[in-house]
Amino acid sequence: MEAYWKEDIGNLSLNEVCRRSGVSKPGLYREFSNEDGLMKAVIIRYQEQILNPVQQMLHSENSFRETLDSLVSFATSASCHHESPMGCLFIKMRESRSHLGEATRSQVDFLEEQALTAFKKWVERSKAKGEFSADMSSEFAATYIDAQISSASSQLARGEDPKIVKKILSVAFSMLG
Amino acid sequence: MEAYWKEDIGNLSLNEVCRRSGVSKPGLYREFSNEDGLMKAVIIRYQEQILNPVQQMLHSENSFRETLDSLVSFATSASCHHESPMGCLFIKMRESRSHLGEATRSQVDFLEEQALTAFKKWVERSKAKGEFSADMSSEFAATYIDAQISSASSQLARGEDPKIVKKILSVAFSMLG
DNA sequence: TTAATTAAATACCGGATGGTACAATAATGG
DNA sequence: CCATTATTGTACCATCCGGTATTTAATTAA
Repeated sequence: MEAYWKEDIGNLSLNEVCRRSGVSKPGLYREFSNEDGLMKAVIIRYQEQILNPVQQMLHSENSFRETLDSLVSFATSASCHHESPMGCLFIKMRESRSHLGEATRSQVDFLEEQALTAFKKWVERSKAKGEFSADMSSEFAATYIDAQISSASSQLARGEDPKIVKKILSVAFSMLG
Repeated sequence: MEAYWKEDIGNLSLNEVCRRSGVSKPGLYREFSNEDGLMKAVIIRYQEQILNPVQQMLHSENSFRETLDSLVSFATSASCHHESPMGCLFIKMRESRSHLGEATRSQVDFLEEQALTAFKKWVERSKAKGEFSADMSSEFAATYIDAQISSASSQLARGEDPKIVKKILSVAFSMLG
């Protein structure tokens, strides 16, 4: 997971994964069947460890602005948990669909749907509380938020200064609440 | 150029380029020396055909908002010129730095610098004319605009509906002028 | 018409890839 | 203590990669 996270996905071979993890190739195949199986297992693990906690943030009792700030901070500080990898593995996978296998791709698609509906419901609840003032459909707001977070992740992965990325997100979200 | 434009760059082999263009591999090597030379030639051609006209837009006499609208329309309608490829080849290359050779990479870096300073000067002139009201440095504004345009290009390349991408850009730029 | 020169394509190179057969090792049961 | 079973890693496969040597075809010169 860490390897796929910090390396360009299309440039990380199975051989290299084995080399780094100290696992033999047949061992890897016994466990995951093939490259697609490995990647699917990786994205599922990433979901459990990283994505689900974020989703839970969206269900907190805090105000829309507070939650949004948490989201922005999380997205731009990203992986203080593990040491170095920057950006979001899920978004990296989404950006390099063509390098993914069948199973991994459909898992990524599933996660994308899930994220969009989570954003949408969050916006809907915030609207009901009167904390979301922008004049746009909840559906579009979800798409907009997703687009901005994705963009931020790409920039981080490309090596941009997190401070600047955070400032960009702040501006992009300034008209929402 | 078209092949690199519409395909994932890291997934398009030299052999495939030869296959599609009907050119033999030694012929290609005689003309471009190696893959890096081909890609550099491609990005230079793209700059001449596509990027330079955009840069010129930034020097028009129109108002900031008008120019911004042109920019957004161009970025989201993209390549009505040629039939299908979506998104910006330059941005695709920037996003897959690790797949580029030395010469291509430095050419892409050069283009990025050039784009940022062009945006910055445009914002400065607009500020002088009183058409740019947002409270931010011209440098940051340039970074912000670049980030949004890049994001839009990625979304288009990923197959998003251009209408929605355009709407996202409109919202993201709504607080600038 | 034939010889010399230039162009282009076939066929090949070493290396890396995703994926596997098989031999060697470790763990078990009697 | 040995025979059987399960596990592991070495060595290998076909395929494709970027890049090139060599042969074939086309052009020119005489």
